[in-house]
Amino acid sequence: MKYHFNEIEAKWQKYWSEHQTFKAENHADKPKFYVLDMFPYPSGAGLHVGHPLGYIASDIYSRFMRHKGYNVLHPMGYDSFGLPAEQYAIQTGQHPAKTTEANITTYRRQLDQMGFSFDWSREVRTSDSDYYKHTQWIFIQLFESYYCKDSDQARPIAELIEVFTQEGNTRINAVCDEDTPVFSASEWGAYSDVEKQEVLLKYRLTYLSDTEVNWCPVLGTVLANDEVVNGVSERGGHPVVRKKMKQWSMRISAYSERLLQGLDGLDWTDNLKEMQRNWIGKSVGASIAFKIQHSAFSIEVFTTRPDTLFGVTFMTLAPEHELVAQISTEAQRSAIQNYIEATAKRSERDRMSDVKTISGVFTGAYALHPFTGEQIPIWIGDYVLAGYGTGAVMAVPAGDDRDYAFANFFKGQVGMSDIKNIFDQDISETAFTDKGGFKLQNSDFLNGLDYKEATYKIIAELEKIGAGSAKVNYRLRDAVFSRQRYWGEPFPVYYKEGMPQLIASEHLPIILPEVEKYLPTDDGKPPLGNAHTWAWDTIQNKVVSNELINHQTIFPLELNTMPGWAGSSWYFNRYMDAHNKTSFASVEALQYWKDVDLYIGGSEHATGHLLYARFWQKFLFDRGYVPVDEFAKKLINQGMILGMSAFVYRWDYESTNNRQKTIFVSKNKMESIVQERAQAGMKADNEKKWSQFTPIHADVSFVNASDELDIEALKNWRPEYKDAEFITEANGKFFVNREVEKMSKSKYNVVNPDDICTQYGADTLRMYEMFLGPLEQAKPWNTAGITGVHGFLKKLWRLYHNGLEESFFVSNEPASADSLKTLHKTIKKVDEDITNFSFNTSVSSFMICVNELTEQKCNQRAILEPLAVLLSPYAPHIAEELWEQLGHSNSISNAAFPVFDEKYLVESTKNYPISFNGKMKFTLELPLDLTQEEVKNIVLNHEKTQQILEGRTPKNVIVVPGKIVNVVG
RNA sequence: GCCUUGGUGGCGGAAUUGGUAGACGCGCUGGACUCAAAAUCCAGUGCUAGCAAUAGCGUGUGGGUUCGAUUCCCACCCAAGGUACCA
Repeated sequence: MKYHFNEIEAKWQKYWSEHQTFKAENHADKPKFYVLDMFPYPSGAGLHVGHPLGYIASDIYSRFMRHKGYNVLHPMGYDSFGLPAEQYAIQTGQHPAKTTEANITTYRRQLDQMGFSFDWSREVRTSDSDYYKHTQWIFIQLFESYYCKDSDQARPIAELIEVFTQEGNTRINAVCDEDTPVFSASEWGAYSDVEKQEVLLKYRLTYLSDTEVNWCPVLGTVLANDEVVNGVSERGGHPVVRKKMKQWSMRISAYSERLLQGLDGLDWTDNLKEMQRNWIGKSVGASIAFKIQHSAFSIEVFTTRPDTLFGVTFMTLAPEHELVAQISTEAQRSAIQNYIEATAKRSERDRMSDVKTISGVFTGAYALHPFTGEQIPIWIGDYVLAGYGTGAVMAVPAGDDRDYAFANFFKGQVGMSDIKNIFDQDISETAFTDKGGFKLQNSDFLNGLDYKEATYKIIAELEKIGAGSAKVNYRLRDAVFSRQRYWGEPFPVYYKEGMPQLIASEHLPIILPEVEKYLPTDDGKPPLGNAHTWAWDTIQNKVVSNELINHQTIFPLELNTMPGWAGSSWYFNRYMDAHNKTSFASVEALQYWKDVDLYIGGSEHATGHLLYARFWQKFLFDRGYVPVDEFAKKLINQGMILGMSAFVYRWDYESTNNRQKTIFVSKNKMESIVQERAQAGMKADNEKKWSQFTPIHADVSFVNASDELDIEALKNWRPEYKDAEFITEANGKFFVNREVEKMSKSKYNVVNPDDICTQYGADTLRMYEMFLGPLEQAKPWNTAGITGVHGFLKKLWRLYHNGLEESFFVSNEPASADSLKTLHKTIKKVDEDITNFSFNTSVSSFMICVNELTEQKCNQRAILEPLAVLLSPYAPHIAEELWEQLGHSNSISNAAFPVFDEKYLVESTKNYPISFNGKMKFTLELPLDLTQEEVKNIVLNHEKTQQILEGRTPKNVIVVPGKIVNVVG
């Protein structure tokens, strides 16, 4: 009986679907376990072999936990709002919803054929109004909240209004805009309605403000910093300019400290947590004001080393700093101006990559030291960034490498005084940057103090004279939440007298309107500006035609939409109760599932999605809508599967009769071609010989495992290659060059899982992807080894069928000790491996297990039945089929995982490696119950030992019981 | 520059708290079966020398600790990912 994987897989996929085998209930006697994958954006290209890597891992874990007796929630859905569908709509006019729907159909088919145990009854799509209704609802809650620093949580904005009415805002300790005015109760009362709304916006957790953004005129949209590369858009390479726009922002900065602290309790990888820490960028220090001599201005700096205040020898301002123009002296003005212009011309990337070059100009002005009154020259330099801190630093060369380098570079010039050593340490070569291991000197009242003592003291003294105070600075900025796009969630917002008004929750969802075209309007409004029915009727509470706008009862709606991360910042909660009509999930469901126990996804979301989602979860927690304030206990990042691009080298030249010819040259022939050309008297520029060949991506499907190209396939690929010549190797073969790159349609290196499923089956694909290497490691896709895994499954099948002779062949006789040992060894290993996410090594263990059992001619139920369960997380289809053949009528998916029993592995002897000076020379089988002394004697009296020692007496013999013997001497 | 991770055969990769380096798979070589191919099975396969027994070398490089180091420590080189000249 042959292993017909295609039939078996189709059969069980149908069974699982019909029996709803993986449907999770929101209550159970069993403990809960929630396994989540980062949901995909359904792109037009479909899934490639890289996508399933994480899904296979999470599926193995889910199935494993079901066998272990957990009530497992393992859902899947689609992050279905996004730019590609919109750009396709712009090009073709096809509605993004239609494109998205079609893509989802493909994704679903592909996911199904890989045998994932998803609970599809809980599927979510962020672009469904049933879903984004709740995204809009969360937005409303954010708008209706402020961040109270006293209780360190988000609270209803109504509380704030209450206090404003009673006593103004003088005693309010809340996160707000920097320009928030201070007012009394009577002033508040005197504010107009619009003024009140303006003040409240400065406190709301989502607020409207003028934000400097990266505006891309061609795309008609704002881009995130990481979507801008080198001053042009990442997509399409269109120019990007800085522009101020009214935008919705999320006050994520209010949560900086909690986002940072929360990381400690999470079982996420250290490097990912470190990335988030760096992104949040907390620095503790002090803010210090320096008066400028002969001027009313003062410069505020932020420093992490206030203890070094007496070591300040100059100050540096960012060239963009607003005071530069006002304080520069006449003599320095032109030099300053030149420097500012030169800096403006340098791109960000330039300034960043070129950290070694030191540059700066003296302004001619001086600041005054807050304690000594000494003159401190003020410089400008491009190493100081306008966007961080205050855009000004106090430079202490003794304690900072950059300041040290700067001071040395300009040593002796006007405005650069000598370095002052304030440490009892040598600074003749480099600055002393450690925050410890020193005592201060030359530092007035700080002399003799260490870092901690001095920091405490200086802040106290600064506060006394009103020149500074302790300050914590975060790098994390508020997140812009508006997008000038069509295919996103509409805001539940209309505008009255220019102020945003929120639509009450009971009228949600506000459905995305139809538009004729998906581009920005001619007057630069976002695509929703094209909608005709996009006004809010406050009487009827519904969306009505724009023509009815009267600014009395009917108002224009917001034209921006929400960004991609809106829908993905809370979807894990929706899965808990995906069909709830009244709220995003019921209290009971949220209480039951609480949080994600295991989250698997790519590390590229480290500082985007994973930070925003944590922020929303904390907010929802503060307002009592979710029971926990971190949504994912454990997170694993799967590595990227890379493609093996195939390059052919094209060589265009004009032949003697001036005809353009296209020639493709096999990989190893290029060198000799160049030489031939040289001999034939053609111009052969050795410097440039490789550049004469243009590398071209060939579709990887034209190339076999030995890098040999199917020439006919390439010729038929493009009309212009039809008549191309091919210079092959001596054996007539044509080889391509291989390079590892990211898998992408444009590189023609995408490998589709469909073909592999057809050729080898889903079980083979699942096991092979795991076998490729450690889950978290990036690795190139290479099908070369897939036959090994496929062969293993065939061998497994034969184990249950006595070769291919009989239909089924399992005996009820007791199993041999050897077989039991093999089985239990495997149980132990697989259990440990899954727990440690070391899936690649358990595939090896399965191979060893089946090899051994085959050797033992094992056919006992006592072995083969538990083995099927053991294997079922990895290769669920074949496991189900074998399980059925073993006589079970229920799915294997809830069978108990075999329990490891130590007794089968107990050994009475050990094959000891006998090493001499650490080098293993031979092995010796010895009983384990011998004493160390007995082992020593046996080894020393062994003939081989005598041989190796050649009569010498060993200095020492190390016996590690059960491990090794080492003879020294 | 800084942070993180990594560097082991022809290739993907194994190796518990320091204890037989190279598991498992691919590839390769030879053999069996077959008219032949596919499939399957058997044997071998780190490198160098040798018919062989065997010897020497060997986990990026150079040191160190240890009876013993892929594993621990120091210095350095290289690669990948992240990033912020962050005061």
